Amino acid sequence: MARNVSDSDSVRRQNRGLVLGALRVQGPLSRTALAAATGLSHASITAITHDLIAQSVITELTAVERTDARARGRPATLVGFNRTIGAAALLELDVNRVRLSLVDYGGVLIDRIENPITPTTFLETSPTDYLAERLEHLRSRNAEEGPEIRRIAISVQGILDRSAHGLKWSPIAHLAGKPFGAELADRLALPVTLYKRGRLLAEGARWLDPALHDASVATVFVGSTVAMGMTFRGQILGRSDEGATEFGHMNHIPNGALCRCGMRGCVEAYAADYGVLRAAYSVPETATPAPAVPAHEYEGLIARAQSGDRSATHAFNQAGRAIGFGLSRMMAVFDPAHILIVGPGARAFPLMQAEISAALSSALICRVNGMPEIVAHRDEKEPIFQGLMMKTLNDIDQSDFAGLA
Amino acid sequence: MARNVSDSDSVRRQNRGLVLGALRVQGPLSRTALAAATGLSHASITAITHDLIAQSVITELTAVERTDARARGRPATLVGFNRTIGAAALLELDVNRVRLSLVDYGGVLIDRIENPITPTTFLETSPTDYLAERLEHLRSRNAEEGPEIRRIAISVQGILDRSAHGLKWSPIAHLAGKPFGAELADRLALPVTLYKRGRLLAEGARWLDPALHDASVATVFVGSTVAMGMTFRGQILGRSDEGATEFGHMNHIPNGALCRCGMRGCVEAYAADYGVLRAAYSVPETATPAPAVPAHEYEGLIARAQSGDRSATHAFNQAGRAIGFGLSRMMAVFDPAHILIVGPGARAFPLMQAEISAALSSALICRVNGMPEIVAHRDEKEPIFQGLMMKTLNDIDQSDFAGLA
DNA sequence: AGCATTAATTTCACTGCTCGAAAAAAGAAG
DNA sequence: CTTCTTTTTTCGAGCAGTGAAATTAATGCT
Repeated sequence: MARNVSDSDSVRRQNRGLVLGALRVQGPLSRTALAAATGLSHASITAITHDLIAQSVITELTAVERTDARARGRPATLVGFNRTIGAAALLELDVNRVRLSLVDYGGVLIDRIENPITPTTFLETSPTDYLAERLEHLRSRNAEEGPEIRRIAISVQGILDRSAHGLKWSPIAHLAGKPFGAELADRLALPVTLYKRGRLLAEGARWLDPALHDASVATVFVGSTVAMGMTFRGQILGRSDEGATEFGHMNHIPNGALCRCGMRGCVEAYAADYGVLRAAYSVPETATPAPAVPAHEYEGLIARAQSGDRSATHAFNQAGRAIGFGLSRMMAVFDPAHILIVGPGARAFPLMQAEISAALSSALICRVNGMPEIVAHRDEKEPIFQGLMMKTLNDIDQSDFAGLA
Repeated sequence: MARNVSDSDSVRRQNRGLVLGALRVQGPLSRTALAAATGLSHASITAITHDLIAQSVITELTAVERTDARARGRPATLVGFNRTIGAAALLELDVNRVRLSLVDYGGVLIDRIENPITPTTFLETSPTDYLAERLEHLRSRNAEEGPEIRRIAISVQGILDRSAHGLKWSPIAHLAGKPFGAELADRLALPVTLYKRGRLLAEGARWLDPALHDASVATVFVGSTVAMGMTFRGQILGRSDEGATEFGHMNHIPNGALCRCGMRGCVEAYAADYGVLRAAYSVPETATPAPAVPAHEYEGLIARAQSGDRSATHAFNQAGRAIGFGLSRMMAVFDPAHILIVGPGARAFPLMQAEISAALSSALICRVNGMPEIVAHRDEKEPIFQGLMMKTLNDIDQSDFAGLA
């Protein structure tokens, strides 16, 4: 029945994982630093790095730069990931754009393509054809120098089907029901993995701030949708095994505003860009939501609210209330020490903060344990991209170091 | 920094844990059956059982009964926990009663005391004095034959303080703010652990039905309070490290009915016994909740509703609606495959089921992934007691097998 | 009674991993 | 050129798990 047996093989995996993880988090390290970071003995680090170098997963870096050249003893030789061993293609599907990035095994961006899409893009072209064509373009223009693509990872929005080959539902028009993950894998003969955006947010939040790496954090994305990912003491948690939540579609008001998902009263229907816009322009709550909102329109609305426009501020207050009650209800089930607001809506955080705090203070947990720390992060550090990249590189780590010696 | 290093010690612990866990779940087993249950080799099972028997954690059972005496080969000798090695005292504190149970290391109930308490009990006597006195009584009347008490575990309701020595808040009157856990530990010189009831529900749900042991389950207690515990693939999850939720105090309606916790609009304020009673008798929602409701009064109300009394059925509908929206909102963050309703309110489940289902169908997850299976369990199998016992015995397992050889 | 059959345990030789201590390596300082 | 100082590697254990073979303890047949 149970197969959680621990043996020398699992020991090796665990400790190699520790070494690779330390290198992912802290960058190239000396063997001594690795011993300190992982808690393993120097003898073990020597053996492990020897094996990993033999597998060409990592390499010794020629220490060109020696800033503190005046160190006293034997100089350290750093080891780091072997950037030439492979590359990964990272695809981010959003409501109004698609972005393909090529990164090497060391996490360095090699090339990138970005294309706008419209609600009819995937009606005119199948998602598989669309993505395969663009991937081929990206691959061919980096064919000579770049390392070979080993793996494709795709950030999506919506609810994955059981096998994670496609989506059961998605806010991106005409994407649901098409198993483009499996089709791309077939066509390109490469492993393809789909990740829910909320899950990547949780993953990426750790890279925004090293202090959050082992903390309990809820990362809320506010923009074209409302999504959330959670970590508990550094572990990613959430609905089923996908590790993401449907925070945006948590009910806020029974029978309330119409959401893009077709249900009524979801948090998103008040707090996503289309919800705020609808409220600001006094469009009835039951009106069909816009399939996509241009970025400049949303930003314009934020600017109007910042300059004091009454209907705009009211719309953001309402959004804050929806997010606040959503968080308050979440806190009853799971209470992170930190809440991060990211995405385009992070800029509107000051407009929503008062309502969020008011709603949170209706939670018993907050009254007894105090309010969680809420921080808005601008999008500059791109938590979704970071999360997608780190998760994918880590996955490669896993399958590489798990393999034979 | 990180100290997750895996070495031969952690291997030993893990695999002994597997063996002890299999014995806890399946009862006494032969060595061959242990090998099958754990996935370890026969050779390892021989070594591990040998050690554990040497530590007298387990013993070979003399197979008195041999039902299938016609087995062909060498007869199996079963090994099981050594019941004489120690005992545990299990205390359950509820709003209107206190129960103390003595169980041996094999999980057999030795003796039990039950006392009613009132909202003034812990005003007149300190909880520490009250519990110490009763514990002494229980201990002395089992002094000659029973094994020595090794550990005390207490089931409580409310929010634990950080050190888990007492409660920050509790629905049990005059219990919060008194570190009776630490005081009892001092006075009796025994380890004392406090567990939140919701956490024990999650633990105990696995023993209600073996099929749930490794499933994702939300167990909802409905009665004098509303509490919930969750497991994800057999792992206990929830707020912070206590592994329980504050489901009962999740906001249902902003600024709604007054809850015993002092906040307004909590699920509990509609669905706990006092909330239903208040609604049935048309007492204003803002009236101070009764500190405790006698069991017969709540049962009488269920009977009235079952026979069709309008105000009673209306009150239970409202309770169902509160639980349903609470579950619907929880499902956005965490979606278990099974929902169990336990406690006195489980009997009223048919009165609430329609409203619960209606509220759940407002969740996107339920529309896309289908409704979770909701089952009401009568209280006969006592999930809280089971959970408290199994958790405590498992804790003893941990500290015993982790020790020296 | 004696021998083959069957199934549960144990024994044995071996593997792979980590560890502590001591040795070796590589510069810097004097 | 010798003496530190710090980083790495080497070496000899120790330990837990494993597969295969041996042992043990009954049953079933002749």
